[in-house]
Amino acid sequence: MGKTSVTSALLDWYDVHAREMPWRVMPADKRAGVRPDPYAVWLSEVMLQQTTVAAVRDYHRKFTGIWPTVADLAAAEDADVMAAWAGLGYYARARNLLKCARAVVADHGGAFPQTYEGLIALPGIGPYTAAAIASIAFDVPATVLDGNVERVMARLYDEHTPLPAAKPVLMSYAEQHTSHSRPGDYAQAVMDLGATICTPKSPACGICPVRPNCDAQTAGTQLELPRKTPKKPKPTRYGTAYIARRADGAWLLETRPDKGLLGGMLGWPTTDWSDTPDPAPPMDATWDTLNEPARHTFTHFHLILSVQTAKVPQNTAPNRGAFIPEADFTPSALPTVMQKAYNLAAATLRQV
DNA sequence: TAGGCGTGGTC
DNA sequence: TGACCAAGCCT
Repeated sequence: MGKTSVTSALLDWYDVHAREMPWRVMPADKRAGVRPDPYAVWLSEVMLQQTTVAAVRDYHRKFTGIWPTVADLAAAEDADVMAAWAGLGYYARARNLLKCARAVVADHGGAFPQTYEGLIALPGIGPYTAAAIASIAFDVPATVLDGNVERVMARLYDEHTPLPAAKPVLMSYAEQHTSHSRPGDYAQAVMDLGATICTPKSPACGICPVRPNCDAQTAGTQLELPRKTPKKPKPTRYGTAYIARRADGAWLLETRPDKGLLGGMLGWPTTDWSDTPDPAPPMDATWDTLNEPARHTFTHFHLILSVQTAKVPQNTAPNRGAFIPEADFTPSALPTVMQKAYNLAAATLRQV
């Protein structure tokens, strides 16, 4: 099976079926000379790490609206960027996004490096993202290997070695198909194929442009591929969130440490989230425990979060966090688990 | 290097 | 409805 046939079949398919995305330059426009905005491409690729296109669209629109250039973003306040990212998850991406923007301005004159090596040296840009930006923004023939491409290659070659051990061989397959004439379109084509045709559960082999090249389709093994090493079960952890409201309506919030879970994000003071929580309220007050805890699942554990509320007098001095005036508090600036706790507590704290 | 790190959609 | 999954990176 010639590699040229897979590459050209994917490019021909992409010419017709490319999905519209705010940061994407469609193939016809590229032929007319339109170039992608490297800033918009970088922003999209960071947001798309482990995140669906549907979830990213609105955030990408919001970010490019508030911060139209990398220089604008580099000059932003940390807290404003974290608040804008709230709800998208994997908050280390937002911290690295700012570090990266500031490095591009400080070290590269405000222009993104145009090579894989230059890009991967930047914060938050790893092997996949460097290849994606190099190919999509600059038409460098770098090979993207994400979850989509892994699945497509595992099926094209009927590769049964489980991930992540199979990564190197899947990369070698992917490299053989990388286009040198249209690198950016090819990278997006193979990922679009994985997202829309060569899907994990119910691949649409009947309309797949590379079906004639697919060894798994011939063997009937496509639903088993790619194989993955089994994941560990998630433990359940417990904790308590303290939601206090002052007489003037202000809310007691704290910015979490940069490292660790929800790092750098605004939230309610909480206990640590362990098997045996050690309650330590952020101040003396009459705390009421809500009947229903907030439930939330993170990547590696389930959390059952007891919620305690208190109304406190104006002169109360907290030993953690700070009171945020009612006018400055927007629940959307909180990570989702904190929004859940807020929604449970809102009814009892609505009246000051 | 294997584990930490979010969230919402899907079945 | 709970488990799995989605355009990974960092340490």
